[in-house]
Order: sequence, then C-alpha cells, then structure tokens
Amino acid sequence: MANYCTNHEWKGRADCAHCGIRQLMLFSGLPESGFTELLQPIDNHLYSAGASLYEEGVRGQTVYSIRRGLLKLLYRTPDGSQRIVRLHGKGITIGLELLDANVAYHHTAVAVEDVDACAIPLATLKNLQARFPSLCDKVRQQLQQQVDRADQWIKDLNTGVAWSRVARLLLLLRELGADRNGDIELLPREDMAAVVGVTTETASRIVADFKRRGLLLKVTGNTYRCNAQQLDQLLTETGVSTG
Amino acid sequence: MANYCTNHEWKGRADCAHCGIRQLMLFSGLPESGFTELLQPIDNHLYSAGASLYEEGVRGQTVYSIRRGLLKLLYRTPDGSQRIVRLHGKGITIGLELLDANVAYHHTAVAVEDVDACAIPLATLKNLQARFPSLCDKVRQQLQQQVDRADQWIKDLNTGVAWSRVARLLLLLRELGADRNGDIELLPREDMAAVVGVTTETASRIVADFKRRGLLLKVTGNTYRCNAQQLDQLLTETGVSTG
DNA sequence: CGGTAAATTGACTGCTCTCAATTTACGTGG
DNA sequence: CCACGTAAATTGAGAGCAGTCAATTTACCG
Repeated sequence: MANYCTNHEWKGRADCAHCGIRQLMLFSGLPESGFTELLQPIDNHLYSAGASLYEEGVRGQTVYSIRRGLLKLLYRTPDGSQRIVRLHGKGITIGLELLDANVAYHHTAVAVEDVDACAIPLATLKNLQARFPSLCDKVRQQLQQQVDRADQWIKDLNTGVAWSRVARLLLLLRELGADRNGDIELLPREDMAAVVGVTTETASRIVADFKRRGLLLKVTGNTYRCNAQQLDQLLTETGVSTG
Repeated sequence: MANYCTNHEWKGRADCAHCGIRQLMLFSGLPESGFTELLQPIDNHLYSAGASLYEEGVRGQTVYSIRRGLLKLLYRTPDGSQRIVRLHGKGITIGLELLDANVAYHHTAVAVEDVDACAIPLATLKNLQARFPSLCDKVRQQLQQQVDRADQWIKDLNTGVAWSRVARLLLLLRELGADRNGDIELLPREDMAAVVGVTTETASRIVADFKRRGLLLKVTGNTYRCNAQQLDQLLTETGVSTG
C-alpha cells in the first residue's frame, strides 16, 4: 500500500492578483480589489508526491485550487486498498463539497506527483461569492467539469477489457500531465490498478506488454514516451468488448 | 437493443408555485412571484418508458426537472450498445451542462419507467438565476449531488466481481425507485449490464441466481421484493475482490 | 554495496465472455 | 380466451481473460 503521509511545505501567502495561471483558476475574472480585504489569507502549499491534502470524512474548512502537479481522489476500501475516482491537475478546485453545510470531504486527496496548490478557506470563498456573483458561475463550471470527468472515467477507464482501460489511462495521463515533449510519468501500478479496477499484477502485465511492443518507450527514470497514435489505433481498430 | 423512440405526452403548463414536491425541486426557495413573469413557460411532460428526453450531442435549450419516475443517462458505444453512467429519479435536474455557453447535451437521457418531468427553457433558468441569486446555490447543489452519484457509481457499481455489482445495483434501485412496500422494478438485463459493465448474459445469470436463492422474490409482473438485509450481509461478509 | 519496495513474471484457478439454444413473457389478432 | 409471433430472459458449453498466490527480478535509497 502507498504511503499516505501528509508531508507538505508552506510556500507563502498567495498573490492571486498576480497569479501566473490566473485565467485557469477559480478566481479568474474577479477584480483585483476583491483580494485586498480577504477575511482569511490564502496560502500557497507544496505537497510532495504521496502527501495527502485531505482525508475522506474529515470536516475541513479548506478548498484547494491546484496550480501545478497531479493528484488523485480516492475512496479507501474495507480491505485497506484504494479505489481512485478522479485524477486532477492544474486549474481544478477540489473540496467544493464543503460548500454544502455540515459535510465532510467526500474523498481522500493525495498528490501523485509534487503538487502546488492554494488553500482557500471556506469562509473566504463564501465571502467572495457573496460579493462577486460571477464567482458562483466559476464554481458551477468547476463542478460541471468534475461531473464530466467522472462520466468519462466510467466510460473510458471502467469499460471494456483491461488492456484497453490501461491504454485509455495512458492517453489521459498525456492530457493531464504531459511535459513539453508529450512524455508522461507513469503511475505506480497499484494506482493504475485502482484507476481501472483491476489487480496490480494485471496492470503490471499490461504495462510491461506495452513496453515490449514499443507503445511505451523509456525516456528517463519513470518518464516514458507513449505512442498515442498507435494506442488510439489499437483502441479503435479492435472492437473492444466489455470483457 | 432497447427502443429509443421519443414518445411523450404534454401534460400542460407547470404550476411551480403549487408543485407538490416543490421542496425537492430546483426552484424550491424561490418566491412565488418569481414565476409570474417568466419569459417562457415551463411545461410538464410525461415520457413513457423507453422514450428519450434528449440525445447526446444535440444543442438543446431545455433542462429537465424530474418530478416522478426513473431515467438513465448513457453514452452510445461505437458498436451500437450503451454505457449507462447515471440513474436519476425524483428531484434531480438534468441537462445543466447547457449552462456552459455553446455546448450540447453530454448524454442521452432515456426514461426507464414512466417519467414526469418539467421542461425548463434555458433562458428561463438563466433569467431566474439572475434575479434570484439563491438559485445559483440550488444549481450548485444539483451538480454536487451528481458528482457524488457518479463517484458512488464508480465505487459501488464498477468495482469488484460481477455479482457484487449487481447486488449493489439492486440496493440502489431500492433507494431510487422503491414503492411503499420497498419493492422494486427490475431493469432489463441489458440495462443492468450497461450499468455494471458486464455482458447481458452475465447480468441475467446473476439475477436468475439471486431469484433462486430467494434474494429476489417476484411480487407481480416485473416487481420484485429484494432482501436488502441479506444482500448487504453478502456484500460485507464476503471480502469482495476487484475480480 | 546491502536492503527494501516496486515491478515483473509464472502457474494455476476461476470468473466472465462468446456463441448458441431454449424457455419464458407479452402483445396482437383471431 | 387462446394461438401465434416476437422480444426478453435464461441456460449451456467452451474459450479466454483476469485473479490469486508465489517467486523472481529490477529499481532505488542510504
């Protein structure tokens, strides 16, 4: 099982007005003046891979806006393993379920690579939302996007035979986390398995097979170049059943 | 494959102010005056089982608030079958993805039993939302609920061996559609299969087995009494694997 | 260079799919 | 009300995919 420590580093007070990726973030579109009189400060945190941002069932008071890195939303299963229901990267705000009164986080959020996130106090969000109705629409868009991703997750990563699910996961990783060369960091096999709903061994066999077939080429360390075109072709050619 | 006709009946102008289940609906909490000067009327429709409310990819202008009945949200697969990603009943509003400018419906929505729904023109919703900021929160809650259901769907209905998925589906049907006796209408096996991601034959075998073991008792026609307690017990006793 | 965790692989079992046949349910016309 | 036709559900047999358990190899860290 993975290590669910909560190691993270405080990176300082966030400077939303000058955020480099502001156009992506929850607060895009708000006038800069909105940030001068915040009830509570927004802090910038760095979570190293394996660190958890929050735990399912905890009555938190913070939502997180992801600036960089990839994290997983998961449920713990009775047998101590995990079921991953979402992967999120830059631009996504998680923990919005807290906007419903008196609820706890619905998932556990764990960084799968180093994550840079802004911790927004719930009170601040509510305050800003009351002052700037346009923020309401931003929140709606965030949730809509998360519904969409959940549905795609079901359709693409939880349908069909195992190898096709893994193939689609690789393509998703390319969308979410590809560097400028289009190369991706492979997830630990245990995580891949928890994404697509198979055993770790099965995930490993499929990845190893993709490597042998040249669909995945090692670049350095855990970085691989994946032949997206060929993967796509495999997925469309083969009438992939529900297997 | 199921029959995707669009047979439905116009039930007349909706009377939101006196809606019997208003407290559940999208417009709960709005002052009655809000409904007197609607730009466009809200109509009440009756969709018979098998009728589709809307189709994936269509640029519609209507969201639907479900008053009664059960419907499925699905994707069509390349081979002509369906992958069901959600079941929704009373109190849910679907089609909210249209609130994002210039998008089409994300799924196909098909009634699995007779459905009574209010067709709300997008313009009306936007208009009311501008006038009553509290509606914004209602929309958020709707979307949050749909995220939650999608995540539960992944965890409960798309994880583990086939029989446990079907068992959980039966329990879900009890929550969504049980009559006052706690009895449920079984879905067609093809639909069950499209929910849990197995073949129709496998779904059928499992249901038949549940019947033989007395976990499902025929009441009348397609109405069955399901022994929820025993199903729960089976699910918790057995360390159900990812199989 | 050892030690530990992760990844891979092997052997075997068992579950689910496939393809096909049968049975059952149900609506229609007689 | 019954015979019939069609669709749905069930069942069977066999093949193949994925799970289980265990061993081995590889990667990584100090």
